[in-house]
Amino acid sequence: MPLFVDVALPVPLERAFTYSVNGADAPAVGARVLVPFSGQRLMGVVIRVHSVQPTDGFEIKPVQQVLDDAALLPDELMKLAEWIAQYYVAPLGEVLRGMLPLNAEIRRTLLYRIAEQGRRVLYEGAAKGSSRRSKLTPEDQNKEYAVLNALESGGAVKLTSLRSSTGANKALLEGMVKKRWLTREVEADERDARRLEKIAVLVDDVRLPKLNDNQMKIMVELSAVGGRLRVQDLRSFGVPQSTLATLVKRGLVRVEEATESFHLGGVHAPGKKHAHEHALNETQTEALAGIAAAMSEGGFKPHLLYGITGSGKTAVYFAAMRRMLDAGKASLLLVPEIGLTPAMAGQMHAAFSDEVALLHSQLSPDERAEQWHRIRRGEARIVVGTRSAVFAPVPALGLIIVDEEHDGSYKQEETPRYNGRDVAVMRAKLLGIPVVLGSATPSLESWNNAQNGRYALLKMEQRVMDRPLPAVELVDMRAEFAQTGAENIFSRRLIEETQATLDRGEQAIILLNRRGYSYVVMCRACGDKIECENCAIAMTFHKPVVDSDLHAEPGERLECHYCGYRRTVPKTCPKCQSEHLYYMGAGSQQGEERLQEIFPAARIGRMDRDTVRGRGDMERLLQRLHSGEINLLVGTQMIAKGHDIHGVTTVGVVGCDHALGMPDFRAAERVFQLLTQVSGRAGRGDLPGKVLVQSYHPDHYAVRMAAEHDYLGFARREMQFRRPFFYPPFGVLANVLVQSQELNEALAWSGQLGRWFAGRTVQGVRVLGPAAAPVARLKRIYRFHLLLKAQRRSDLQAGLRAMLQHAEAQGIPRKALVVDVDAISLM
DNA sequence: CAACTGTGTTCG
DNA sequence: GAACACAGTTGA
Repeated sequence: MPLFVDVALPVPLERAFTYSVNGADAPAVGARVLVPFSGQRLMGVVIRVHSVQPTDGFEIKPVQQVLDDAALLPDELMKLAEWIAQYYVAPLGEVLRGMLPLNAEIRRTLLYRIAEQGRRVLYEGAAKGSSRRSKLTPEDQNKEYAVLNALESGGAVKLTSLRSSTGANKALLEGMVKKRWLTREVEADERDARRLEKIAVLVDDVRLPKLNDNQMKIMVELSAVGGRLRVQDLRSFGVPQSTLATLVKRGLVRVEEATESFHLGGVHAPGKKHAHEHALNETQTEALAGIAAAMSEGGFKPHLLYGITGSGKTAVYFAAMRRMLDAGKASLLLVPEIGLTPAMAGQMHAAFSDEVALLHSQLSPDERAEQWHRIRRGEARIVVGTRSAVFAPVPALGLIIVDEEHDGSYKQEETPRYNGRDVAVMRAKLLGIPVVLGSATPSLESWNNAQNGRYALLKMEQRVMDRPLPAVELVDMRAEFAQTGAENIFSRRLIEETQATLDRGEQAIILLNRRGYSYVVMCRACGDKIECENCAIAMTFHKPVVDSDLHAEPGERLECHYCGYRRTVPKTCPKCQSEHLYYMGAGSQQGEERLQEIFPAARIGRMDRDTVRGRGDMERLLQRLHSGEINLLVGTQMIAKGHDIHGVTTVGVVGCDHALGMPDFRAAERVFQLLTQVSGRAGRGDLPGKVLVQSYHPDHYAVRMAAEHDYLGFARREMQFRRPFFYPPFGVLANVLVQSQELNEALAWSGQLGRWFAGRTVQGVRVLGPAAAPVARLKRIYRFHLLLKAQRRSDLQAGLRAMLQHAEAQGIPRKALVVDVDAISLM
């Protein structure tokens, strides 16, 4: 019987494609396969195995290679993928690709072979000199001949070896393929992503012969650690590598290969107990009881855990996961992008040791694949990770927890544009297990679900050890300006309090939510701001950093924070040549400089994307804060996220209310969340905390209620604003971005879509726009958008599908449209 | 006239 | 999304 498989491929197409397989080794649904597709070789996932001969007369190609003998993705995750494709109006193949972090396991090799045409060029062209009208430089032409010479024998040669033997790069070779001088072949190989490490093992019961010093050293070290040591670690003893080989030859040591063991870094703050070591207080116990009841009852049950900052939510998560583990089940903990700090990892490891698997963005593809396989084999039953960890193939999953559920980093900003928090809830529903969403500042969507009973609400309104919430003082910057007549970044009150804090030997942190030195450079003569060449965005002025052991930034420059474009600082206005350029708006870099002037004795550290780049930067900075080496930390919002530093008693907030003016209905919610989160950094130790918020809008409800620690009041007020406009949670929303390199195309297409919506009633869908997107040009691409709102999700999805169909019929290219369901950022 | 560029179609 | 086929353009 002929057998066919339908394969979802990572291409922006709604359909799957049918391939034939040998009946004997047919792959399972959920297995990966390599298939030929339009002259390429692609990895796809089998979504159906059947014997229905496709009716249309197209050629059916065979599957090239089956990569998994069993389903790599269990039925549960296949269902989840289908749901995501449906809900977010995204192609299934792209969803599946995002679920499999296994690119490391497929090694693609490019091979080139000389073609008929190439031979002719080689023999005839060589006589004539170079090809006649080539636009290539003479060097590149020489390289082309070198390549032809290297391939003359007719065999296929790898890209890498051609590169080293002739100096040709990939672009040059691809150009030659286009000219039909060469043909290209792709070889895709499976390889084992598990990294192996060599371990030296002491052979037991051998009489020791005479050994020299080096040999002795190794033997002593080995027996001291119990007879097993990584070969890599032996290197650090300054013994030549050959010594080990000698010992192996003499039969005293043998070298084994093992999959690399799992290492976790961690900051262990001295004298500080880990969350799991504390006894739970009353409110924590109550919250845990609520979750435990759902766990023993079984079945899908979503919870919103509303716990104020410092109320000890992490300890509750740990306790719940511990109970799951005792019941033989696994747990999944999702944390925001920045939340998975080494400190958190250290705590996880201290509490659950080898049961922990970590999945986060800073893992290399190999490490990611390794963790993924550990999880799938059931070796790690406590899985902690950022957004995409929601797809971790955890067997016997019993509980999902989403920490800081309001956090925007759960939303993926590329296709498929899913929200990890919402996927977590859906996964729990498919599995029939409890899910806990935790936050001190729940998103209004989750809060609304708790209010109308769809989520069980658990409240923790008491800080651990009965510590008080910090007192928050609003500093009215309008009054400050009226009284001082100067545009100072820091108010007199903030300077006073910071000085007092430092004098007492305590620590302070100051939030300045913009990086760089000045975020606008304006011309006083013509009023223009210097914009990025590629984006409709003001460029930020960065100063060079002279004395920093942590990082090195390039010299004085203007930088676009959206596309990364850099340019030198002009002496005169690029538009009108005036020399009067005016630097406005202080960023974290300027904040640091000013603070050093004001507090010359302070030991200042800065935490922003410029100082925290790679792995370990954050850890080092936090370590210096923990140890007291730094007593004043200035930084962007990354200082607000979850760090638990006991010495910090004062928090200053500078200029974070300009966000209230953003053209985004979530602006107030964001400001409230940021103020609450950063305030929560103060007073987590034995000393009470104090927060100073500088604001130009001290009367705005988001600012005022954050100062009063009044989440409930804020939620009520914000709901009042959203209800009449049918903004979430009172409606569902999708942002449709229309983009093109040509302004008139973007304009015409968005207009076309707008008129299409206006010309008919799309069942239950309201449309705002089209309008220029808040960032009207990004990376040289013009952007317009339409906002779709609906009462019912099914109406919204139907409306979007109909719109896409119309766009296709109108010849609007698919890649010009970005559909963002439940958009978080409307920029 | 070959080589290059842009556009639309199709992929199994 | 990328390859491919095809039409139209370019430059000696």
